[in-house]
Amino acid sequence: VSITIHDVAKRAGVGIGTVSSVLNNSRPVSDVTRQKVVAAIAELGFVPNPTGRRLSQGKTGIIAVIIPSLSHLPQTERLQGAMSVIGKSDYELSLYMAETVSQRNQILQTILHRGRIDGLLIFSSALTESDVQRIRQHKIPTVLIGAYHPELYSITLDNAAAARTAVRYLVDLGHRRIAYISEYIDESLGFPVWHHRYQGYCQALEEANLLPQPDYYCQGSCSFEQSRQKAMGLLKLANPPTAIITDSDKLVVNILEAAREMSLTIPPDLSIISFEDTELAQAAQLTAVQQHLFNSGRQGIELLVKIIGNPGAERSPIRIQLPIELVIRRTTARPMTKA
Amino acid sequence: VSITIHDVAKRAGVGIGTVSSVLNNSRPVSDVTRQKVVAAIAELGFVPNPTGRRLSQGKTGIIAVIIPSLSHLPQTERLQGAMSVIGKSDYELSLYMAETVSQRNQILQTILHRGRIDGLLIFSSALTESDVQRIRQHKIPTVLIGAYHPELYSITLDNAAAARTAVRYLVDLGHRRIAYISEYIDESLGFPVWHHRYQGYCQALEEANLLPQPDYYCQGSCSFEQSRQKAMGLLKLANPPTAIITDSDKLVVNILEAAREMSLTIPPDLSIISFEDTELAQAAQLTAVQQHLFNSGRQGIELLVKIIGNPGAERSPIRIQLPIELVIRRTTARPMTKA
DNA sequence: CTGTTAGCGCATTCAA
DNA sequence: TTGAATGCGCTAACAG
Repeated sequence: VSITIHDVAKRAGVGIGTVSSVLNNSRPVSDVTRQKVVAAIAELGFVPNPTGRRLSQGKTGIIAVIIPSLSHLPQTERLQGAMSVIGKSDYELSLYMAETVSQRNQILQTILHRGRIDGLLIFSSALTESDVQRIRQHKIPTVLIGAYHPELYSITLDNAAAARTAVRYLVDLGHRRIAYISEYIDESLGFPVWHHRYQGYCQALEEANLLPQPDYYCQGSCSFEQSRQKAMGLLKLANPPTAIITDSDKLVVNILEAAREMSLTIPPDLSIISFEDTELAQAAQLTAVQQHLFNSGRQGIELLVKIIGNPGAERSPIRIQLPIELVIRRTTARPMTKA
Repeated sequence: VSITIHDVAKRAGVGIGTVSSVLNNSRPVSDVTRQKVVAAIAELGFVPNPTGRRLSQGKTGIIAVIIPSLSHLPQTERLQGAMSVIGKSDYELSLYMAETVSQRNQILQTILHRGRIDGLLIFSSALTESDVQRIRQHKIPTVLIGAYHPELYSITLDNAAAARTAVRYLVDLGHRRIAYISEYIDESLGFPVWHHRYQGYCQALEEANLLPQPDYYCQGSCSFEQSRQKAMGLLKLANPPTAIITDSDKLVVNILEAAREMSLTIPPDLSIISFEDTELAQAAQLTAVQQHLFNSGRQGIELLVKIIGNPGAERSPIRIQLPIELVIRRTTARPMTKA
């Protein structure tokens, strides 16, 4: 039913090899013949069949993306970035979700074993050594986003720098008592981003000659109740913080809640900065750290496609560190002067 | 590099046709030869190359999913359901996002024209007639989820029934003043689910001999401020509702907020039911309408695969209506007796 | 029951 | 610069 290069060749009065050459610029073609071929393609509305192409080239044209969660906004934003490039390329994007380490292992094993993919993009997941070995054995071009391994290409975010920037901004505003509520730390799957942020937080405090106070750091799940209580605990300290930095925008919403219950106005009674600049952060006008998530997804695919087209590239993986910036909105201000 | 049926055939001492037969059960094979083939496959760790298979069958092995948004939890839940089946099948899932009608048009056009897909799954999107015509022209097996068109297969949710159930439950509890805050209605892309819900709401009220009061119905965006104000307006009426039904869990959270500001306890001062039973609803213990979203995605793929395998099926599309049920949690109770 | 052969649509090599 | 022939891995039709 569908029309093939043979039809085009016949129509243009040339051989199929020539049509293919025109299609791929794989060898010189005289202008006259090229015109004829182009015309024939247009007249027939010919579209090359990717399956044939793939078979002949021994490729699948499929890029697999492994994502830890679909209900986490930052991840889906990143995914949208990836999709935006894939749509224009010759690749299809095949999606896999791995919520746990064992799921990830299984997916990785299946995917690699079946050999149906040309490339692999992994989001925010700290791979085990055996995972990495498997990937390298199969020689599948791979890019990590939001995670790092010396033997693989990666696109990372400088979380420590982000934390430093946030703290410095608060210090410059005059804050001295700065707390950090981090998300519950499940290192099993994730890359230790929280650890890096905590380091940056401590470092910036020290630079400002402030001591990181154990009381001012806590971690908890982002459930409504849990995080609200953490915040309440912080705000009820004898010497409560005047500013709080926090991992996720959900956390912020719950902190806002806790503050309201205590009749604090935000700001100036309390300043808040989130590490997630999502839709929610924009809607609630939160000062937040912009991580260029969409962009990281886009660049991930671009890099991957480049690697796929450049065999042997696996041997010298590159790490791209993406910039991070603070978006100042309405949840930060100078602290209240002591009453 | 990779191993093929020829290798298996040689190893088992049979012809490739026999290997293929064993692989696909496409024709009878004696037990002895089957054993030999199976053994050879295992020893060699052979996995059939899907590209070869597809080329030979003239299929692509790809199912495209068009989703209106990736930041909307109900949609991603549905997507997860779809992915759960796809992983076990021979198909790959290719994802496309269409946030507007024009985007959807473009995607549809591109996708159909390229002819790289075997099937199409469309989430919560009211297609235009020209969209439907295009789909039927290309004869691409298609399933709609959360939307309906007489000429296409569809899996729908009975939103009117859901609304009736919710209202009846409230009426049985003793509520007489029941309001409905709906999401901002953008009919351009979506299926008129809100309309159906509104109808169900009115119908159930009438069955209970209650008049739908215009004051008790409003719609607004789910932005924090907007929806909070809508709720406040409702609660400040001379004769405020004792129960509110609402479209999304985000809306509920904002209503809770408004209620708290007015020092209302939920319940019993106010009862609330949401039409979205998401993670958030579970965390906040909301009484909600369970829509089996995951399940709808799963069934969508299953149905689509069935249609693909059954040529000519497009001519008599079937509509599957999924059940909906009320999950009773902690935001509903008998209304306060008049003070 | 089973081996052999002929394509599927394309890229590519080999001749011309 | 170009046409024709070969093969990618597989399924299906054909011939035993």
